Amino acid sequence: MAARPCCHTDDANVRPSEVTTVASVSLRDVAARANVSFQTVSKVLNGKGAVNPATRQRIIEAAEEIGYIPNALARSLKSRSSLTLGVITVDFSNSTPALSLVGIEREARRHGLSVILSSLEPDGSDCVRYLRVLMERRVDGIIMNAPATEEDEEVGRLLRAGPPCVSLHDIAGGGVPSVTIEAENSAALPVRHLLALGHRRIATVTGLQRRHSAQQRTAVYREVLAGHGVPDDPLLVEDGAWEVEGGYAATHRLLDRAPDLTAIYVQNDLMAVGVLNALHERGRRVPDDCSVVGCDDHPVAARTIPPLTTVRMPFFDAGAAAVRLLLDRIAERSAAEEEVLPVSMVYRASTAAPPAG
Amino acid sequence: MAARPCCHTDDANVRPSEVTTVASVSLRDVAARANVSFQTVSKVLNGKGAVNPATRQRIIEAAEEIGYIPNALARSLKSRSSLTLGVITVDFSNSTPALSLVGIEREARRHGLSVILSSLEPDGSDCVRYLRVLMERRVDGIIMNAPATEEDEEVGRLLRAGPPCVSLHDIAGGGVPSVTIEAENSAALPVRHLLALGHRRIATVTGLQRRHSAQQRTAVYREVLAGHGVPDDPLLVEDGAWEVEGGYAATHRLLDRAPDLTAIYVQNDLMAVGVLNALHERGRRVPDDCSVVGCDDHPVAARTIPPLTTVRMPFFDAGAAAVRLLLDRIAERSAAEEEVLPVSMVYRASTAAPPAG
DNA sequence: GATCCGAAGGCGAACGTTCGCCTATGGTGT
DNA sequence: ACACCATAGGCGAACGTTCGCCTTCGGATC
Repeated sequence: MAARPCCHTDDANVRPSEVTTVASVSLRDVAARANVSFQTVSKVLNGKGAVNPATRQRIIEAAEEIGYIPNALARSLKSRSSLTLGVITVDFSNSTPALSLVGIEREARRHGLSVILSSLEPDGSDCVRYLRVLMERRVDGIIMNAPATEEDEEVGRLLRAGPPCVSLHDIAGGGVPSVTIEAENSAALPVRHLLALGHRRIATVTGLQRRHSAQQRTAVYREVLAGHGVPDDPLLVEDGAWEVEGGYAATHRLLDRAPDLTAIYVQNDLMAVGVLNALHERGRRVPDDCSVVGCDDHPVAARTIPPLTTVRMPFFDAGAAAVRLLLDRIAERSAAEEEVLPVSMVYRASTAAPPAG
Repeated sequence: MAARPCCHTDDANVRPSEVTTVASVSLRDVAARANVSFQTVSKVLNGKGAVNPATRQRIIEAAEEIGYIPNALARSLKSRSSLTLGVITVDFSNSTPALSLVGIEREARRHGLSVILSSLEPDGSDCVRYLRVLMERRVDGIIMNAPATEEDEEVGRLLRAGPPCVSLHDIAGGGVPSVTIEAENSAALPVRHLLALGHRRIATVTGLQRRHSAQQRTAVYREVLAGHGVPDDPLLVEDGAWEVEGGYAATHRLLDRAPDLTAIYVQNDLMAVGVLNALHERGRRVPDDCSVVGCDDHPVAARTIPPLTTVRMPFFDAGAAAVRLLLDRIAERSAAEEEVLPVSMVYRASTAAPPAG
């Protein structure tokens, strides 16, 4: 072992003049240059152990000169911690999940962690595969934001058995800590607002109805109406699938079936853009003839025509909070099981009392 | 070395009953269980070398039973390839960079690569630090989508010296292959469209003027107008900083200064939402009194009031193409230096001939 | 002048792989 | 009966770290 043929310095000599190429320079190369053992270089570069200031200086210079860059792979292998978080997220080309993702990334970064990103197909079918990849990469924790997998038992099992995880949505079988945004109020506040304005024929354009979050909002919508003595009317509920075009089409269907509606609670702002457009096409003025409330407070909502009354959802904060909770869980075995972030109404110009007639 | 105290099997015995815990099970553990050397397990699990079918079966079962998950860290360390791409991107809470990011992630995934995500502060000041992290993690390549760093010489230097890189924007000092979206046409097409409709007083709401892409679009806007004999008028150019509110404010300023304008070329759709709102507030009907053209073809553009004529930009494709180019570059030293993706007009209801008066 | 001590730094082992090479073994061809 | 060969599987080394322990040495203490 003593007389290692030292291919390292050989390699170094072979390298073309001054290309500063991709250079796989290791501790050993630095050590050779500074005439110390590579372990001493490690000590210096990590600030551990006592080293003579002169030697230290020499080592630091040597490292600099040959462009040493520590190998995080090797470090992680030894230290059994990759300083990496895995994130599995729904397609984030829409701003809602993108905001959470930005929140996650920022907070992770702030704690010195890198993020490995996996975005799923719409049906979430590839989740198990990506989870596996994350586990192979020995991520220190996982953040889930993939409502499409909320029914998948296999995913639930893996998450309970695998590395620490925090989820932004429901996990089949439970047992995974979560950070969520007040579900109840995200439907109750807007519906109550409409009721308070005097509306009784209130429709809703829902998100994908097979998602818990959409079902829940619709259920709350019904409860609140019932609580105010407004009878349930299935004609007033249409699926907009979270998309602009879905909101547009749903509104046309609603107006065909229930022309007497005076308000629409739209389960996200993106759909609300389609809703406003459809109402405009049908000659219904907003808010004079029909009020509209959205949900999310998408940047666009402030400047739709008219500007949209909506529910502010702290997506960014949810992402950041999830990372904090995850880190707590990694550190101590105790730590909160659940965190719920509050929502708030943003009143703009798309709501008013129903028409007098 | 022969009589390794085999802490592995010890560990295994010590483990609580059947928790299937985070389990750092290694090749050695599988080997012990199947009564072979760990290298043979490696052979089987990688499908290399000749192994007796019976043994093979035994090994596979053993691996299954104790829940073996290969350690990608160790594998990468040995194989000198991490199967990872680093992505440095501008804040992607807006859908434009998010789309590219999705494209990158999808394509990387398709080739079996993971993506490490780094999103920058708006000023891009942390780019060098993140680049360093990516290099420490020994990513196989880097994709840049961070226009904020386009002037940063240090970033340029690192990218030329570091692992293979493909950029979606300009890099200071050049020398980095890029995938871009036709810059010229993204301004020329909409302006020519407006000219063809008969407009002469055409304003533009620009993106952040310190960005090349915005400067370039504004330059093209000027050239095309000049080419049609329309004199340059600085009163008709306002900065909207890529944001909804910026577009809104810029439009008010434009209308104050140049009330005779009859069309606005808005350098992205998000700002166009603000522009439409401001025009509406000022009582200018679109397109009767004023035409508006956007850029990007954001999903919302199809249902603004009125639906927005815009330029379709293939952001998703650009991300995917960048990954493909990067992989080509990693594989062979040759490969394209530059790829430019075409744009196309999407005609909707926000443009018409200028008012007769 | 023997003892002790702290500072400096070397050494071996380990993290979990992959890979090339070596060695048994049993079967085939002459 | 001999060489030959393919098959099966073991072994050592290496990837680049970190960590604990050991040795060496010079100086202060009694």
